[in-house]
Amino acid sequence: IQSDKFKNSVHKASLNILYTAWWLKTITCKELKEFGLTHEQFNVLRILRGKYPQQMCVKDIASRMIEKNSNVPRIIDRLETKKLVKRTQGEADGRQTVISLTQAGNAILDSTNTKINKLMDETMCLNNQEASTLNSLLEKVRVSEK
Amino acid sequence: IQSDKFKNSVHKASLNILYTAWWLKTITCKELKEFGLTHEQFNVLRILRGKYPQQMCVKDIASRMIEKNSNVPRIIDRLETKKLVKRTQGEADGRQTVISLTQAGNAILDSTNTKINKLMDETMCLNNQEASTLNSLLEKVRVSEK
DNA sequence: AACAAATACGTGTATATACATGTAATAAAA
DNA sequence: TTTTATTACATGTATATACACGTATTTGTT
Repeated sequence: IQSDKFKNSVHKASLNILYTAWWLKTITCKELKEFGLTHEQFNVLRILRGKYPQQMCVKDIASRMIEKNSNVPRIIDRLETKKLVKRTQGEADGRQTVISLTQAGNAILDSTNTKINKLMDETMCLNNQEASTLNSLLEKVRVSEK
Repeated sequence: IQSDKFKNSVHKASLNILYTAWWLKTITCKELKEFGLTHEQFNVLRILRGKYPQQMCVKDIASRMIEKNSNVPRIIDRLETKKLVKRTQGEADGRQTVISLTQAGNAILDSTNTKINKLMDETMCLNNQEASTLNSLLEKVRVSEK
């Protein structure tokens, strides 16, 4: 990213956001690897945890994914194979598939979550003030969203 | 991203960066689609343009990609199929594959580049001051890089 | 009640990422 | 000079993204 001659700092910012996101994803994936999880699998587990012990259907999970085009059923396939989540046919609505964390899923989340949170705290050298500024600037970038 | 209760604004910032990057990528891809280009294909073309008419080898291109794990040979495969770039065996170093933009590649870059730059200017409502602040905050996020 | 539309998932395809490995060419060392 | 290590690229695999489409269930309308 140490390239130069950007037409202006706004164009540079867009590349900077993309590159920083890639970098954050990469260091996170490195930590997750020892648990055999991908970034998106971790993301789904974390979303499930947010509602635990309440269950969620696929649609609910999908709406909370960072990358909105994620193919949630397929990610759940891998998690189910590893027995970290369980699929159940919805009772109220037969079209829904209800996903619930297994004991193993909960256990792996305990270890990974603290590890990732610690990584973020140690890596991102921002105080709360700076982080807030960053957040509002990013929201300004997406001001035309939807 | 209108979720709440982040442990602190630093954790929120990391999700915010990931989400904003996804969003920028998505709106860009939408524009590129009418040209039959993916984000990464466009990225390679733009990197080639930066040196044009000088040629670049695969390694040089790879080192400038935003996502450093991009499989550049494979992306060049697609671009070559569309006759937007040409592969030549390196002369000085026989291991190198030298990539050069074709006329068609240059032409498609003319249209796409202006279109994407315009999109960025219209979409990202930041003045230069704000963009600079954003850039330095993002660089601070990556302060531990390498 | 019967039909039409919408919804929730699942599946399929092309491309990309992340990473391991293979191959040919070059450079370095014995 | 022969061997060894390194470099530059290509290829292979598992997973993910982006998107189209199929199927079953539910809801809304007539």
